[in-house]
Amino acid sequence: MLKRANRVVRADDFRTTVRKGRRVGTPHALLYIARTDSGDPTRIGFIVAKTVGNAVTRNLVTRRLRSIGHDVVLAQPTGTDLIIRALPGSPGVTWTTLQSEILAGLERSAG
RNA sequence: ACGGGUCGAUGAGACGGUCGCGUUGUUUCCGCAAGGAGACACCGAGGAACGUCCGGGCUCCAUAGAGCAGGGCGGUGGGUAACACCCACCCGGAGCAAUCCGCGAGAAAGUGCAACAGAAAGCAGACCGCCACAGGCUUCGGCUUGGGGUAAGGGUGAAACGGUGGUGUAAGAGACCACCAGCAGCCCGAGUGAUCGGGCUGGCUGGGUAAACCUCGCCCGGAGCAAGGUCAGACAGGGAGCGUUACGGGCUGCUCGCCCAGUUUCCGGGGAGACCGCUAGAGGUGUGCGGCAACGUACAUCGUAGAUAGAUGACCGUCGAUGAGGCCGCAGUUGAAAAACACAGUUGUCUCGGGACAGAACCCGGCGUACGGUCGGCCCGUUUGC
Repeated sequence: MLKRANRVVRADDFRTTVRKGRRVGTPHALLYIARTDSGDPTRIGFIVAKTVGNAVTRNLVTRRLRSIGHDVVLAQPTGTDLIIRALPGSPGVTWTTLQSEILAGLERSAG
């Protein structure tokens, strides 16, 4: 899970990251990555639209993404804003698939 | 035992591990402070949290009273803060019954509407019929034409202007009579009442639809927690006072006066933020009492989510509510037997799958809808035994 300091909570920050950040596609999620000051903590936000499913399904997807986000913060504690947008197929895949896909996507953007 | 009806209870499946989140409290550290970080403890989604369809609390605005418009409700009595909800009863319909169903006011105030069939569907009407009279024809059985009478019989329909039987008649008809159904008025009895039971009289009968307009009775002000309030700071402006004997500038050389600067004070201000509202409330549980019940009441007792890009979890392992299938037996059935196994049950064992509907956002009371299963109470019918 993520602490409040590691989350994107302002609508302005969401807009900036989605508009100006680098976009990386994975099979079940879309990543928006923006570099920030190296002193600032890494922050992560989530976009799970109604096309993904009903409230229960969306909550499950959000929790899984938060859990993945926790790994990301541990690996890269500062200097990044990341927005993850879940795609409609995301509730159907297993936890390990989702995790490896997103981490691979980050790997590609870093390299 | 089988079948049926009804009322409930329960429902993130259990345990362990790794990694985590939110509220509150205690405490440690950092910081001038605001605040931040850590540790520990407690607590942390539902019966529908859902849909947002009704009703209320609460908040702000409006408001003398009454009415119009608009909307809602509609058997009776009760419950409630209130309701479109709940309880009991009444009426009508379905069912052998338990029980269920009715969006239950008014159709002789008016307007409108009604497919198909049928002669005719709303001040009724007359297709096939039936009937006497007048004319014509006649094989003397009847046939036919005319203007009339009639609605018993036929056929259509959800529905054809009371039903059955008789008197009557040319044929018929509430034309008349008896009984029955229904209507209106009056009376008696039961009930708080809807209504029910009974009697007398009358005219003999004047269909449906109000979830069509409409009529009657009763109820309803509007917007919503993004309500509403507090705080600090940034960014326009406006009003009022002071502006002096001494301290700024201008009209003006001086005084008064006026204007500006200054200062005090009040009002104001898009949007973003923090905090309050924010969870103790028509509260839950138990017992007694009142009531057929819904419910009320007294006492005792309990402390029970509060997020805000939105906490209450993610993953792994073991188990298994329960389902499907395989194998070996058992009783059972068939058969003289050996033997066989379509259906149903069951012990053991193995394999596979592995939990429905669904996530609080100010709070309650309802309604409606979704749902894998499990458990229970009561009642009715049929059959068998005592």
